[in-house]
Amino acid sequence: MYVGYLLDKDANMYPNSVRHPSLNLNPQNYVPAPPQYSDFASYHHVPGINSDPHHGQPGGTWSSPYGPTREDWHTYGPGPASSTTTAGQIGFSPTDFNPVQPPGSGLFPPAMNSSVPQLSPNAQRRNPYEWMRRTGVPGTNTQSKTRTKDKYRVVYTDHQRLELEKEFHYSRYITIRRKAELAATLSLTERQVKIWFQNRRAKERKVNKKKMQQQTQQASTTTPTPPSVSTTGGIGTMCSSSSNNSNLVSPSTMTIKEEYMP
DNA sequence: TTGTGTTTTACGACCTCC
DNA sequence: GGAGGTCGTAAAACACAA
Repeated sequence: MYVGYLLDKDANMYPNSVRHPSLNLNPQNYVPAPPQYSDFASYHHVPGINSDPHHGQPGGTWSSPYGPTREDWHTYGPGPASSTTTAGQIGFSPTDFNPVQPPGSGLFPPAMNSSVPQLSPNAQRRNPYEWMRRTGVPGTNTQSKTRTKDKYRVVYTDHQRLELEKEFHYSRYITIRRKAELAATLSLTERQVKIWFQNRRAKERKVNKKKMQQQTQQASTTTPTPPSVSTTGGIGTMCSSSSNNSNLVSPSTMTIKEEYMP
C-alpha cells in the first residue's frame, strides 16, 4: 500500500514536530481520541506544513493525552521544519521523503541515488522514480488529470496523502477548522479533504470488517465455542464528533504496521 | 505485454443533527 | 435547509501473476 510505503519512506521525517494543542482541543472541535488511538500518541505533526498558527508551537511538545508512546509510530524522524511555506508550497521538498539527506543533493531525494536503500517493502518493487512519474515533481504540486474530459479523478501526491494520513491518525474525524487548514496547505479543496476522510474511514471499516471475519473464522475453526468479543477497544468504542459512529469498528486490534502492511 | 484484482478519488442517495 | 455522516458504486491508477 502506498501509505505504508510513504510512512516507511518518511520514517525519520518528523522527529520533534508537534501538534498544536489548540488545534482540535477547543470545546466544540475537540474530538477525544479513543483509547485505541493511543497508538498514535507519538504521532508528530509536520512542522513544515504548519505555517499556520495552529501548527507553529516551536519547540514545544505536544503532551498527548492519548496514552503512552508507541514505538511503531515514533519512527518519524528528523524532518525539515520549513516555516516559510504557503498554500501550494507546502513546506515540501523531494528530500522530505528521505530520512537521509546526503549533502549536496538539492533537487532529488536520495532515493534517486542507488546507494540509498529503499526503506519500505513496497519500495523494493517500486521504481524509485515512480513517485516522480506518477505525481510529477513534488512541490510543484501538479496533479495529474487522469482523463481527457478534464478530470475524472486526480491522483494525490505522496505528500498530500501522507499529510492526510497523519491527520487521520490523529483523529478519524477532521474538524472544520483543521479541514480548512489542511485544504489550504495541501492545495486541496475542503470538499476533497472531507471526501478523503470519508473514504479513509470507509477503508478502515472495510479492513476492520475483514479482520473481524478472519478472526471469527479462525476462532470457529480452532475453538469449539465462539470467542467472546472484547469490548475494550473493540467494536463501537470509536469516539468522535460524529453522532453516527456506532457502526465504526475500532482499529485497536491492529497495529499501525498491520494496517499499513503492504 | 496483458489480463485481472485491488486501491484510490469522486459522486449520489439517504440519514441525522442543529 | 445545510452540513456532514455512511453506504454503494464508477472509473482511473496501480500491482502483480501468467
